[in-house]
Amino acid sequence: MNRGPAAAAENRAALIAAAREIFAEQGVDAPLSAIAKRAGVGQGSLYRHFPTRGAIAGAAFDANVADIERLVADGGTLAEVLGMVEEQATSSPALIDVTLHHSGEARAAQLQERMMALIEATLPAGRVAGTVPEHFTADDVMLCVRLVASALAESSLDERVPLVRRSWQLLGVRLPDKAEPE
Amino acid sequence: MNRGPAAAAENRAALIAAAREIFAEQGVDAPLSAIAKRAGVGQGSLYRHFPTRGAIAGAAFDANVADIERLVADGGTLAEVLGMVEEQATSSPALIDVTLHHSGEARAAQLQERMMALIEATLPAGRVAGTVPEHFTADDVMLCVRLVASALAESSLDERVPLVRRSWQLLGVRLPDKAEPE
Amino acid sequence: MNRGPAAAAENRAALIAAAREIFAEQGVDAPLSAIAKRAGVGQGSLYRHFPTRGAIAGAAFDANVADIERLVADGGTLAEVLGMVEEQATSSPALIDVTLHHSGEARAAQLQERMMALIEATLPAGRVAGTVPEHFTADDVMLCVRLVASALAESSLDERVPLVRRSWQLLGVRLPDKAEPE
Amino acid sequence: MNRGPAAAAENRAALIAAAREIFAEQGVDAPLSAIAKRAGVGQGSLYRHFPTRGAIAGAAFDANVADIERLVADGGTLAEVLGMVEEQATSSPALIDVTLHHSGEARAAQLQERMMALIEATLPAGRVAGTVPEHFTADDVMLCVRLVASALAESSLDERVPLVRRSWQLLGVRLPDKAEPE
DNA sequence: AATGAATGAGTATTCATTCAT
DNA sequence: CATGAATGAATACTCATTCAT
Repeated sequence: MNRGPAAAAENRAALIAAAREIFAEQGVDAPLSAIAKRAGVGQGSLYRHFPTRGAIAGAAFDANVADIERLVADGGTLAEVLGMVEEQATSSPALIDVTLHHSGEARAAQLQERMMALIEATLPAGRVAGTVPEHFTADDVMLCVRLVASALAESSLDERVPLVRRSWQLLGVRLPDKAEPE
Repeated sequence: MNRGPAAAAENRAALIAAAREIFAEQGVDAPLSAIAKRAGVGQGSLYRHFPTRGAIAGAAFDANVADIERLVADGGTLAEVLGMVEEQATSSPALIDVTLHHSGEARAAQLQERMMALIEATLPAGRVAGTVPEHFTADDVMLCVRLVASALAESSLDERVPLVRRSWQLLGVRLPDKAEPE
Repeated sequence: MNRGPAAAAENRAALIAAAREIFAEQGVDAPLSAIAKRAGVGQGSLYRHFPTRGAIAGAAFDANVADIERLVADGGTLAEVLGMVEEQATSSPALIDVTLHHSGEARAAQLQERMMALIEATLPAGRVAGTVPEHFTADDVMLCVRLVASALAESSLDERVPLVRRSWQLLGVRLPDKAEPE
Repeated sequence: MNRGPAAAAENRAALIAAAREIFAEQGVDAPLSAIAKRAGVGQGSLYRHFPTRGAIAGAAFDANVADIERLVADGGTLAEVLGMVEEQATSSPALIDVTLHHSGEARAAQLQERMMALIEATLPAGRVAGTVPEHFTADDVMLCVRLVASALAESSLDERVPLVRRSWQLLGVRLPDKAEPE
């Protein structure tokens, strides 16, 4: 990374990617310096781009949401959306924690809204497909997501699969098995 | 009561009480020194009684479970058990985190077993009363508890009441309203 | 250990034995509490008997010297005396450190005098036997002891044997091989 | 010179200088904070430069060896080398301890090798000059150094001069008197 | 006289944040 | 703008010493 505005954008991206990795690997309390080092960037640059822990966490989470947005833009179904959330929550449970605990209300609210939009976009077809019961509102689906994601965040590695499977059942959500549908 | 074995027991109790407060107020990462100070004992005594953060957290959580055990021993219903869990999770969400993340597997497993016993004891009557659906197993109830408790732990203060209310609904759990029965 | 003056003597002995073990195992900076625990005695008792670290260290070293005194009383030769010193220094190098650094001048001087007496007692025969050169004074022998003991104290485990062997050579001291003479 | 890479080198040097002083004054167990304070840098900087006690001790000892290397490079004799060792050991006996006990094997071995090289470089002329007996190997000289240095490290201030003088004699080493040769 | 819990000062260590270059 | 060293407050943890029982 050298100088100039082009480099600035590159650094930003590198930092976000690094943050996703580091938070996944080391958890909520990972030292910010680890992120800078992983990104191959000075401490100062991390601070310039993201003045608080919440800011970098939010940006990392942002990338998660963006992934789902891309999925939906490509025609993904509600089931696939929920599946991806599940995957994200499983592989990096800390991210939820960091984002919720450190990014300001505003930021959290904004991320939540984007998720809501995605749910709303896929919900009608999802109802028809039987992914969720007919009477579920978007808020309900969002709540399901939160319940499952939070539980995943606090579960040990080996109990995650059964936990998530049964949780969906109790909540009336029907996802196809993990085995990629042919 | 400053020295001697009599004081030891008192100090232990004071430390546990302090830990419950401090973890509730300051969260998972509260400085252990704060617990010692709140309990009115020296740092060394905290370490003598509870050599690790997990140990004191486990003991504090223990007290939570003990409260529920007392409730059940006094004839509490499943609905009341769930209500108390909800209350504990709301007032001290951090405790779940600390216990899960710091007390060893063994400890966590043992606490979980005690909860299971309480659920099993109250489940039959709970089914009859309509607190939970007929087909719910004790494992299912336990899972409901975990889902709600985890979500509470990661929610902001003002969204907790609606969150928990709707969660129970989605999970098919029916609790009486919080308003104390006249 | 119960009470009364008989117990007091027992405790004292147990503490000294424990100190020899602990200093040997854990080195100079071993926590005094470890000695009390090993001796099966309360912290307070350790303090009653030995008010300072130097006091307990001195007493432990005392036991070392006493062992040699017993050896000489039983007709031990200078070579045997030096061999026992070597053995003590090898198995518990820390003791020298602790004693020298913590016991007061007076104590150290007194221990040194007792060693001198032992050397003087065995020196004449030692000269004849060729253990040390004819012209060695007791002071010289004492110095040899100090040189070798100090070096042992600061050597790593596996270099001790060659170190001590060659040291004696350079110093003109001739000890029989370790293999017990039949 | 407060920040930047230029200051880094200065700070490093200041830390090493401070460490030499502090270890000399306060011994092996001197608080690392004292070194930082003496060097006029923050605690963090000490840790950045030297992550362990052994690292800073090794660096300090390193400086000792470097002094001798400079001496040899300037044509110093074996006698002068031994004299400088004696001086270093006398003025800062702790350094030997710290280095041996805390710097890893590798480090210690490397320092020892450098000393060996210096001895080997000056030994032939030293033999001719009568500083050491003809038959002494470099290993022998090294051993003499260790014996004397260790003993100095564990001697009280006022016995050092006679101790070291007589030690050299017993070991067959002949150094000129301390009085600077005109 | 013995016990062992309580104390709290002392030290190591980490890391968010700043800032000279 | 980027860098990465410097900072120092915050925290964990240990252990010598005291003292009520």
